[in-house]
Amino acid sequence: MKDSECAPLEKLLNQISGQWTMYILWTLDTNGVMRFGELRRKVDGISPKVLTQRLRMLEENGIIYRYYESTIPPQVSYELTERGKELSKPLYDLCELASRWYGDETKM
Amino acid sequence: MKDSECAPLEKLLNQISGQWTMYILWTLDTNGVMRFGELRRKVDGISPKVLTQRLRMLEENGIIYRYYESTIPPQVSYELTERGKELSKPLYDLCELASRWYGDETKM
DNA sequence: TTACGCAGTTACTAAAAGGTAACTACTTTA
DNA sequence: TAAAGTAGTTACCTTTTAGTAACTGCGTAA
Repeated sequence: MKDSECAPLEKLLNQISGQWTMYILWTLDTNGVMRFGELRRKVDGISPKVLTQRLRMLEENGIIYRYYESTIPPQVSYELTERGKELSKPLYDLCELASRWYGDETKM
Repeated sequence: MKDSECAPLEKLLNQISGQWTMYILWTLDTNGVMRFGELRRKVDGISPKVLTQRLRMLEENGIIYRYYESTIPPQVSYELTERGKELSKPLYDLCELASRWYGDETKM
């Protein structure tokens, strides 16, 4: 009877549909490898706590890599995994469409 | 200095990234016009309260239409607007990719 | 006559999520 | 010697959110 359900989609959406999450992914997608502080500045308004939570969750789900270098001060970088990069196209489409709907005067 | 921010994308994501929201949109996209009860059964596990909240919000944002017919019992139908239908492609892409990642044994 | 279905709404409660601020360790600056 | 900066982490508290259950009014089915 269930003719149009999609459990995988539900699972994926649970992983990426939290507040900030897709915007973080889009930021990583357009900027490539980024350090924590850099991301924090780009994703304007996010608190370090929430940013850490999102990054940890995305790492656990295999969507981003985390590179830790124990220099002083420590450098931690984040990057989309191959899977993460597959989100690039739908994110780009959403961004394009959002720019058409709401204008892109603040973009780029 | 802000070289890769996208306010329109942030705005759009705020509208569609709540729990259930994109799954509701995907369900409407694949089923066409749907009544409240039908949607409720497809979006398994959602409570009527939350479904109402999401539908109202999506209507306010111009993403879905709400048709009310005061028959007895009343018939209320929902459908994607032209804007809503623009979300179809990214949603389809996400669904396809989710099926590849997590398997589609429970789908269709 | 009683129950059920539609399409919600409302009140109440429980859980999760978010922000703020303080804290880590270490180096550089004053 | 002490303060400040980097890159986060943690504790605490408040706010938001979600779920449950009961209720609406009207008609049909049992």
